[in-house]
Amino acid sequence: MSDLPKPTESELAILRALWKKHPATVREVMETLNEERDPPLAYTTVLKFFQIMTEKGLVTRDDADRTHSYSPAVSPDTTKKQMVGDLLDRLFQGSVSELVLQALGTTKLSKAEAAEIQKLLNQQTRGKS
Amino acid sequence: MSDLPKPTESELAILRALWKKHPATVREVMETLNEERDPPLAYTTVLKFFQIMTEKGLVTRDDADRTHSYSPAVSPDTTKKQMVGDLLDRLFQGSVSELVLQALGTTKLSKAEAAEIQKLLNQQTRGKS
DNA sequence: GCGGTTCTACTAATTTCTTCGTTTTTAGTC
DNA sequence: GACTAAAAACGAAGAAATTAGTAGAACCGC
Repeated sequence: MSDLPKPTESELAILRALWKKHPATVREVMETLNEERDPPLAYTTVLKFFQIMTEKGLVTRDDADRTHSYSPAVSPDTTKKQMVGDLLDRLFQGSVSELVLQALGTTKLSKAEAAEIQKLLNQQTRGKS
Repeated sequence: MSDLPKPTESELAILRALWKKHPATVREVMETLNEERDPPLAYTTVLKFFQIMTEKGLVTRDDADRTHSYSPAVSPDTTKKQMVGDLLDRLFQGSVSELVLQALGTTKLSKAEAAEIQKLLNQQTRGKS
C-alpha cells in the first residue's frame, strides 16, 4: 500500500469538511469552509483543491452527474494516525508518553475522559513486567 | 506578548539542533543536520535559515565574535505546546482526550511511562465531580 | 432553440519555503 | 599594508502551495 501524501493545510480543511458530510459538491464544501474565513475562497479555488486532491488520491470523484461529487479517500483515523506519527517524529523523538504528557498538561479533562484513558492504559500494561 | 510564528519544517530541524546544544554556530548546526540527510545542505542554506529565523524572532544571534553564534528564542516546551495545540485544533476539534487516545493507540508503553501518565491523570481528576 | 446560469477545465499570478552561488566583510599572517 | 581563509550578507532561482480569472460545456426555463 503506497502511502498517501500528507495533506497540506488547505487539503486538510477540505478533508475535515468531507468527513463531516460526504459525498459533497464543490459548492457545498466551499460554503462550509467560508463560514469560518474572512477573505472567503473563490469557487474555483476550492475546485482546484479537489482536482489536486483527486490527483493525489486523497479524495475520489463521482462524475456521473454533471455536478461532480466528492468523497474522502482517507479516513479520519488514518489521517490522525499519520499526523500524530509525524509530530511524534518531528518533535518528540518518537516518545509517545512525552506527547501524551504534553497534551494532558494543556487542559483539564472530564472524569469520563480520564476514565477512558485509564482504561486504555490498563489494557496496555496488563501482563507487562 | 506577540506570539511567534509557527516554525516551518526546516526551521524546526534547526531548532531541534539548537535545543540539543546552544549557543551554536552555523557550521556546527549544518554538520548536525547533514548527519541525517542525503543531499547535504550547503553552508549558505543553513545560514539563510538562521537569518530568516532571527528576523522572525525564533532564534537570537550573538555577533560579538566574528563567527556568530545562535541560541533558540523559543523553548522546546513552548514549541511543543504550540504545535500540539495546533494539531488539536486542526484535527481533533480541540479534544485532548481524543488525541491522547489516538497517540496511545499507536504504541505500547513501558510500565514506567504508563505510571507517569496515571499520576498526571490522578492529579487532574482529584476533587472533580 | 436561445439566453442566462452553473459547472468543470485550463491557465496563470502570487506567496511562501527551500536552496545555493556570488560578493562583501572580517580577522589573522607574512 | 597586501594576501589569504573563513564567515556573513545579498540576491535570486526553484519548488510547492495557494489563489483566482477566464473559457468552454452542460443544463434549465421560456
